Amino acid sequence: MASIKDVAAEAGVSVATVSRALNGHPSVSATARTRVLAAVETLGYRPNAVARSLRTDQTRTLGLVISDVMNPYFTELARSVEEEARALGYSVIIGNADERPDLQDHHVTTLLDRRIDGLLVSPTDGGSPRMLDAARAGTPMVFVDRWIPGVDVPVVRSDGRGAVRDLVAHLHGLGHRRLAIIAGPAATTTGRERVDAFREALAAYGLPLPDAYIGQGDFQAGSGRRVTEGFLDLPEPPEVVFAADNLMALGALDALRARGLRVPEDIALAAFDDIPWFVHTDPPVTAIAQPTRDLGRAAVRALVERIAGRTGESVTLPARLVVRRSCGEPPSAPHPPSPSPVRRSTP
Amino acid sequence: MASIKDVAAEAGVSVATVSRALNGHPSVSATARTRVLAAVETLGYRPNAVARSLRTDQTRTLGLVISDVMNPYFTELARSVEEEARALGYSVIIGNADERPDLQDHHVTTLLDRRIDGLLVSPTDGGSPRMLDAARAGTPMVFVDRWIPGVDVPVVRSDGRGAVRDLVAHLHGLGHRRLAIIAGPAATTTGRERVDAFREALAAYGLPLPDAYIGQGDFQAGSGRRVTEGFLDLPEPPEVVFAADNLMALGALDALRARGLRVPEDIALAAFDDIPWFVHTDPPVTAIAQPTRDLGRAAVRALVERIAGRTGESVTLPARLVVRRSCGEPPSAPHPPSPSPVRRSTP
DNA sequence: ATCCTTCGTGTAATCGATTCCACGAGGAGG
DNA sequence: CCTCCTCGTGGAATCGATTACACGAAGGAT
Repeated sequence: MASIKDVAAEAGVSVATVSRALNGHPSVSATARTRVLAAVETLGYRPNAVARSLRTDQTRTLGLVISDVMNPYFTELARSVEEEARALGYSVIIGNADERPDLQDHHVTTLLDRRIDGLLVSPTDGGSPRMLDAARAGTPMVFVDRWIPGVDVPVVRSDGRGAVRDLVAHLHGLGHRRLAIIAGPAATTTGRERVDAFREALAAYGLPLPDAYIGQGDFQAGSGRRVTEGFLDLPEPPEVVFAADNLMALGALDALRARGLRVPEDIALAAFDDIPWFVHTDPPVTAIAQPTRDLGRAAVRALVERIAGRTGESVTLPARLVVRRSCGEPPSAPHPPSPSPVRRSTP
Repeated sequence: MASIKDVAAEAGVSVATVSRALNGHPSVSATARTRVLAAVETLGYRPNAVARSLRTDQTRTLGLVISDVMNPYFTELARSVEEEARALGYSVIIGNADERPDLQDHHVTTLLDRRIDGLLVSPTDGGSPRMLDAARAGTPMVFVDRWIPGVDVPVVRSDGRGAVRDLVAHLHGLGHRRLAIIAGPAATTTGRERVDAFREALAAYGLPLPDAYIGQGDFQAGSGRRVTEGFLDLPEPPEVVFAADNLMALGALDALRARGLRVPEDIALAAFDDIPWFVHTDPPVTAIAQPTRDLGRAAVRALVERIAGRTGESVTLPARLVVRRSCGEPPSAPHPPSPSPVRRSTP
């Protein structure tokens, strides 16, 4: 593969001139520039990004460590991150942690070794030493979706509180009183927050959230199935199951079907994270939709700000409720979110 | 960030010794080795992969240019590719072409500039000059899923012919005679092959595949919707719609629902590419499942063979039919694929 | 005692770019 | 006519690793 030296020889100039011509440096004569361009053309020369990175100490690459690519929510997030990054002249390397801290750590290490310019993380756990060190050492970094409390890194995420309140209002209006949740891992912020938001929203109606109605899941379909079976085996099973992500909702649907239960007649189902498939499941699933594209975009922008040495602010975007049929009576019209209940602060 | 020089200074040895100690070179004394290791520890040193790549001329990175990440089939493929690559000590950089030739070309160029060791491509079109040049120039390369005829590159893919025959047998047994297909882009091999396989299978039953029953899609949900609407507007609409991928099947389902049609009572639906969600759609969708994980694995292995300078053989794995309810009468049992019709060569 | 290996180590070249510094030519100003 | 800038250019250092080559010490064989 042709190097800059070959181009210099072909054009009859020095490598310095070639470099300058190719990088739009002002002080290159028109003749030199055209000869360089011609040489580049005939040799099919492409600059070696590795060598350039070594010299300039920047790779124009962003790392994205994601909890689980197979989750459509994260797939879409990854896609929007790549899109925005490309628009800004960056490439992105995606690392899939599969909800495993060891894999997450592996990817963080690999990305850091490659000297990426910045790191976007949706942490699976409290954060490995390697990640925490990198954050402290000043590696430009932004958390997306999930974050680690107590670490000085901007967070780009969506706030589901309002939407969860709307959901509970919807559920309550439909007459449901015994509501259960399949929670995400307690090590993740989203795992905890969604349970808290649910509990608060229930409290506004004087409804309890007994421990038996909090199932411990891990954001994977299998756990949704297991937890749902546990709920059904209770002396008094819930009337509604709210899954804290779409994969666990899929698992719940599996379990319900296996028991021959009808949704929503026998039991209602709702999910956090909306995906195109929820329109076509039997029945269509009521879900809380995050502004995924906007999250990805905002995260990249914040990270690039950080890389440029500026602040890079945290961003919180609201999620919204999408009512379908899995909780009861079909929505009368393409209606706005049901009127919120009386809002009062946590008791 | 600490460099090898800092480590050498800290350990009181030369950089050569540090490098040797870290790379397991035999002729390093035990004392030198322990001092180096200690220095690495106290400095938190990590070798700079960029510098190493420049010197050794290998990045231990694979490029994967995929047609569309949002398609669950490709997401799974990407995942298995990354898994196998990691097991073999490689990282992978994924480029999402979104079925757009220009984006595909962008990613191929970027990856080549980064001097990846090998390239895995599922081409969106006939191949840009850049890609064809790279192939000719000897860049280790392997096609996955789709390929470009006439280019000397191994292909790892799955053969759907048998499964399509099984599908048509199933459909014929159910009494369906007017079968239509939503095809993929003619520029892709999978786009063409699936139509051919379908036509051949129909021919075995003496059934025609009129042009009106071949809708031109682009592997995206929107086109599935449009083509299906076209089918329904025909004077004699088909009894079965077979979508050549899962996204177009989703679009077809949209269109069917919008018209208030029941599946399979009013019209039957089948899809190429199986995904977990098909179990839970209304009704569950009969689909042709590819051995996606195995494809990803085989592709990486073939590519690594090529990188090592060995041949790297093409691999073709069979797909299989998964019968659900979208074509009529629920399967009686978890039964094996229905007995094949008389096999005869194309008329 | 001398010579030849073997072993451990260091010096320096190298990969392909970018960029500081120096230098010569040519034009403007005195 | 001389001096001083400006402009375009080239030489060479540099980024952080790997590795060919040289070299001195130690040990074995004769």
